[in-house]
Amino acid sequence: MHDVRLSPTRRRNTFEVGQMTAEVKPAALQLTERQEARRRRILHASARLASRGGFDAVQMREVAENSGVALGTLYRYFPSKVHLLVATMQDQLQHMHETLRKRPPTEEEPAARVAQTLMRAFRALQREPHLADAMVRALTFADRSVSPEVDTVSRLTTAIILDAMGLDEAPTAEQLSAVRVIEHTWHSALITWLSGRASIAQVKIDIETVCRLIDLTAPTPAR
Amino acid sequence: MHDVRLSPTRRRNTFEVGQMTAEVKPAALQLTERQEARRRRILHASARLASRGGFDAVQMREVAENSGVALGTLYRYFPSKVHLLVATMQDQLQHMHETLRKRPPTEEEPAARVAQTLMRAFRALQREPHLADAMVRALTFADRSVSPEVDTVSRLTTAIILDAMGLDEAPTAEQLSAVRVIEHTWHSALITWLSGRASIAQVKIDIETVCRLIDLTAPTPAR
DNA sequence: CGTTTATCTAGAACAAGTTTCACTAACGCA
DNA sequence: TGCGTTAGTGAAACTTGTTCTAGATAAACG
Repeated sequence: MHDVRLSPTRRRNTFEVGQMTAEVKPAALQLTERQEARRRRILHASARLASRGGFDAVQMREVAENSGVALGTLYRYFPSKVHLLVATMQDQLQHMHETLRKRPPTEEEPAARVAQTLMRAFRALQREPHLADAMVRALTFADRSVSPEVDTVSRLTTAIILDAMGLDEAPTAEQLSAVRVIEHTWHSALITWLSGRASIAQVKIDIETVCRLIDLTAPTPAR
Repeated sequence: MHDVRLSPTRRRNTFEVGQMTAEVKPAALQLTERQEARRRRILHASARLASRGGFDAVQMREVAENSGVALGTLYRYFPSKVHLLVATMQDQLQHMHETLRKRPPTEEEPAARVAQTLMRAFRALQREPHLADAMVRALTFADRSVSPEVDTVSRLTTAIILDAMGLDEAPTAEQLSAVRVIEHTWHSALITWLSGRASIAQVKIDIETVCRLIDLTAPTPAR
């Protein structure tokens, strides 16, 4: 009788990443092996369809079919298309973060390091523009019901940027604000690029421009 | 036989604002009076429904009904829900621009002036959070087919910010880039606020932070 | 005016996200 | 191992954006 879905409430995904201090795996509320595999198949199918034709190409029936799962099951794992795509983004970001860790930016100044890192990420997205489209559109279209998941993505992004800054000490409040603004610019610039309203060069300029905020908020002005 | 819609191609709205150097009215490709009235009724219904329940509450059938127009006609005027909402936003922005013009910011420094103006706009949006939700979500969800319309909104926003800066001369390329970044931050910060992931205070801080870029790019450093 | 053509209307039809239901399979546990 | 519970399946139903069609109106034009 209890139809306690995997997720507590309708439209509220369970696969919380929880705290998130840095790497942390999905950790999904103890799933059996088969369930973990299902979840993985679903995310894989989602990413594959997305890289074909972007947001519209990710059709729930097809995701279900391609991952060998019933439609109802898909919805039990991801209570909406947006949830699914945001989770897909979490997944991709995790990869990206690990990759970036292995080859940290070469620049000296924090601002330049962040800009370099974001441009690297941007080039990665350029290789899969459709996938980028699906993920970013889902992210910005997400409503309150997806807040926890979107927040996780945001924390991951913040972690990537803070990593790139290569700080010795904990960031100041001012720096955190600058990082938030950089994230805003990053998302919004991506959107203008994806919808063909800004060129790659323009995105580059905007990223470099916003990164100057980091110099502005350096904790040790007499560096 | 010719089914030349009001809009040239499917999903490409005709009601171009054209050049847009500042105020310019919709100018809509010569519409008869009745048509202009219809268009206005539609936009009105759209805004009304939006301010009730946001993006989801704007249902095309209801918009059609509430504005006394057939569904097919609605689609002839606005080839998609997103087109409709973006047009609604154009409309609202126009009002906003005029209002702001009448009471220009009181601050001295350009950065402070822009921040003040944006906070004013933000307070206006807070009075109609659902409407804000509908418009902003539509704006960021818009795909390439809506580019021209979204671009118009962007130009309007840019005009508002440049106005607020109160420059004596034409803006430099650097300043324009800063303005773009401010716009990015503005949109993205709004989204985080609308989806409950950031407080009003946080949005304020982010806006103030990003506005510091204006000082940074002042054309006359020895002011 | 009368005719030709472009708009509008009403309503059915279609597409894809989401929900529901009746049933079966897998799991957890005593 | 057997049983009660939770998860998964398949298929239909429902919702809302979008498209299509046939006929009624209004505009344009001679």
